[in-house]
Amino acid sequence: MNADAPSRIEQLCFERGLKLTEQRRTIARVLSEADDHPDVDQVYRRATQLDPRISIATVYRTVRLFEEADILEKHDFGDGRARYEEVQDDHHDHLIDVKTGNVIEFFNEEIEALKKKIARDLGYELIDHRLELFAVQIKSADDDGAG
Amino acid sequence: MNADAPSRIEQLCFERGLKLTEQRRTIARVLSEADDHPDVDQVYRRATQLDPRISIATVYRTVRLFEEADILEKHDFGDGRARYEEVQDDHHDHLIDVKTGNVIEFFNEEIEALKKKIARDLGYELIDHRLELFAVQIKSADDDGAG
DNA sequence: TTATGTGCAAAGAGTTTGCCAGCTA
DNA sequence: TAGCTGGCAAACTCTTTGCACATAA
Repeated sequence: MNADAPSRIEQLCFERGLKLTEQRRTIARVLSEADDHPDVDQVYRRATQLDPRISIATVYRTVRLFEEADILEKHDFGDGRARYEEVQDDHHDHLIDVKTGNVIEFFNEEIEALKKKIARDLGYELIDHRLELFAVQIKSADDDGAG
Repeated sequence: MNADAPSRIEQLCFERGLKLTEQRRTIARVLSEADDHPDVDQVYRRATQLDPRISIATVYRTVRLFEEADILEKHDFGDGRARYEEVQDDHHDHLIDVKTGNVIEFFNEEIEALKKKIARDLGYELIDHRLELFAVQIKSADDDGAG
């Protein structure tokens, strides 16, 4: 991870005209570097490791700001707290490994088309949707419960 | 609604060997009669109308008990509180009308098959899943925003 | 310089729980 | 009767917010 180059989220803040404070820069960096779906507390802990002068309130305020600026996507995987990930060009759904908590992203064209069709058949226009699969790994020769 | 005949949930409690107190009986009845997806507060209000001697804590404890006994299904439609419905034989997903909050149940064989296939292709066995469509009604000649 | 952002701690919403009285089986 | 259950209020978790001070642009 390059500590000097502006993260992608920092660039997006620029484009959206958001004031870039030290705290926001740090939080942006943390989120840009995350390849998981951290909750607020995880973001807070990662951010304070880089700069202890960040409060949990700021993390809450910043993720909300980023979410409203279409920089972050908020998820709810059913564990009672919000999880965040950087908005990506490609839409995807999630499969949650119920044993490890790992989250696998996937995309399936057929299912996307079906969602729209189902809504239309019910007389609705699809605005948003959520598909989460909760599953366990099928036992095989090489098992790794990696994070 | 028949005030004397035991509700379906009461019967299930019997089968599962759950002690049937007055409170549980009332809550069971409320839930059996609900054709929506009430949250705890709604269950509480409906129950206390039938019997004021029921506390919110008991409602929380009872819905959890029922959920663990596979009598109730817990849902999260993204509004921050848990919603409950009686477990039914047929699985279904939900379409949430984002304007009215109405919840429409639907079932689609294709999508069910696809969910399983996607999980299997990723090396997982599907345990549970959640599909929610958030949508708005398509404008047509006869509009009714009924609840 | 000045609107905006931040830290802190308190407040809020939803949910859980400890303790003792009360009720079911 | 014995042990589980329920009421009450306090506690807990996650999230938001008021206020005074700090800071980016």
